[in-house]
Amino acid sequence: MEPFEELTSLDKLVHEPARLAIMTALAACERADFLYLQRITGLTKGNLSGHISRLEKGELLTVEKDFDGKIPRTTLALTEKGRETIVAYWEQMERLREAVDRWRPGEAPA
Amino acid sequence: MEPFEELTSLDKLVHEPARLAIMTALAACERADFLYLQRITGLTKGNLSGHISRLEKGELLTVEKDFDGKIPRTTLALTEKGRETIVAYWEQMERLREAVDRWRPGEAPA
DNA sequence: TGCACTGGTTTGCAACACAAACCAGTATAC
DNA sequence: GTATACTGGTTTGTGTTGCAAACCAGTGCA
Repeated sequence: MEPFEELTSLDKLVHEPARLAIMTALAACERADFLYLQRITGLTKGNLSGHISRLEKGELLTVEKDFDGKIPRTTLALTEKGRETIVAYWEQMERLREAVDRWRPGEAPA
Repeated sequence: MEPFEELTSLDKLVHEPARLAIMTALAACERADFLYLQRITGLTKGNLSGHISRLEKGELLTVEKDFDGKIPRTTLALTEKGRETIVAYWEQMERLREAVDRWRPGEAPA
């Protein structure tokens, strides 16, 4: 498959910028709470909440709600599948970048 | 700015997989006709046409319609701005990948 | 005079990203 | 004790988007 065709078929669940930021941050943090994640990604609460729901539905992360004394706290962490997915994503991007650099037209381009 | 915040603010016009493929292919080809581009990206005609329109509106590529004998042909090429944009995009991704690898939490993450 | 092919564009629709509005609970002020 | 404001999120509304199917104009050929 041409590298360009692989680009068009990137996993959109992970590729979307906000979710890419969330997944990547969680890969670096192991676990993080909702508000910390909001700070480092710069997303609004509503936006972050929505993306978390989508990632949870895709089984890429888990949501754990508990209390720190009396204040509620939501802690996020990648699932095993989530970790594999985000690692694979970055490896794929790196691989594609190199493949594209090496690529030469196979048939008359114009 | 945290690298994650930079991820959330990626330029969506370029980041979208189909357009990323188109731009990246054109960066490698200099110029290409519509159908060649369709083959190497695997996009449907309608889809490709739509994305080309958006990129043209964003002044990232030019559309040139001429005839090869009697058959019409549409030739695409990046503008100077387009070339700078796609090169910058891949550099930014590479830079972010490295930044994320080096990143350590600044405040209590959870 | 049909029929199929080339080279695309337009249309219609479901999915999505986003922020504003909302909500429940807690601490603080008066 | 009762407003007020903050914390920690979720739900709702809406404009935008990605996508493929349908469409269209011109050409070859039988």
